Amino acid sequence: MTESAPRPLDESESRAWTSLIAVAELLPGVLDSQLQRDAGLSHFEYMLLGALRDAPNETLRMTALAARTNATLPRLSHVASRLERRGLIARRPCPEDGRATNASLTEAGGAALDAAVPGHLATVRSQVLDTISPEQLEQLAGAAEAILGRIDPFGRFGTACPSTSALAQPDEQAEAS
Amino acid sequence: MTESAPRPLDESESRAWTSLIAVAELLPGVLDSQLQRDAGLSHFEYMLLGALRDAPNETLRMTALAARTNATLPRLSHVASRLERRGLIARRPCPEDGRATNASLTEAGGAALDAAVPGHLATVRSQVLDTISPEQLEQLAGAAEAILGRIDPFGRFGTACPSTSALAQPDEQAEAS
DNA sequence: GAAGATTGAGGCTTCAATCTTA
DNA sequence: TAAGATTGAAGCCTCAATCTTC
Repeated sequence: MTESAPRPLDESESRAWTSLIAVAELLPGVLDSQLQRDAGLSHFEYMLLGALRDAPNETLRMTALAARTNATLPRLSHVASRLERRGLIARRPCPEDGRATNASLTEAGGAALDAAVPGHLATVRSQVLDTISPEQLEQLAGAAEAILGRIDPFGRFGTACPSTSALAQPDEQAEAS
Repeated sequence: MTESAPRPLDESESRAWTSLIAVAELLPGVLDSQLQRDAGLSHFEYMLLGALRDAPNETLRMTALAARTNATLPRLSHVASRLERRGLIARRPCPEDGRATNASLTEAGGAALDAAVPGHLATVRSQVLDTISPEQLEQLAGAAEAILGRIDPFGRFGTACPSTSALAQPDEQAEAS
């Protein structure tokens, strides 16, 4: 009846699994708290705005945006409604396909993203990247990519990952003051 | 006004961050889906039951249970209400401290956990552990523990992590068939 | 007054159903 | 009929307020 019982985790596996699942459970909360407090954005909203910024003409079809932010279409649609109500994005029917909708970053949306980037970047550094050595950074990337190959076989998530791209060019507004 | 802008991520950092955040976003959904489908439990409920199983007398104060499952007290209280309604746990006032509440695993709760473990273990193996080499496993543990040291300074989460402990001794019901 | 815990309201995500266009 | 997207209901989490006991 029960499928042949998989063998239990050995000590090494147990350590790795425990710490990985802890990070996975804790990290989203850390990011959400900081962004919400300092910029009034959830981490998902932040990634969404970042994905639009990275897109040609700062515009993306809803389906493409959902793939890049790893969201279901209903989830994206709801969040997009809120962001549109706040004036941070705009939605227009796609000229080429009557079924599709294009979402684009507004000026206010771009400004909100610019304002959020430095604080988020500081958090990512202090809470994650700066806690491990350069070697560990490489090792972490390797392991995470391997796991992703399994749980995200189509590699949708990594595609021009918005938060990363946004983080990679936050200098623009830094010299304004 | 803006704090001095942190420097952007270099390529190595960007890779690590992108993949890590992707895993953190995707993994909980993978675990929840499998457990919900095969055992009617969320991953959080699974961890909660596992924490009780590992506790002396399969009983824990709500505060202690919250710490071990990394939950806020309100969250735990809501989930506990549902689990109690389903007969999987029981709550009784603590004899030693009138303010406290003890939660304990019921027989049905233990059975539900037993039934859930093999499938969960198989998922953990196939989706995560088996996708990386033994070396990467060690490296992943090291990096994740370092990050945890920062985002979970009190180490609450790791304390007798339920899912791990449960996974470490699932043989009991395996030989019954 | 502080600690342990519960409750209720509000917000977000999920799921199924729906609508429109290709 | 399928693809793209939206909507509404239901469930879960968060936050603030509350209640009881120390």
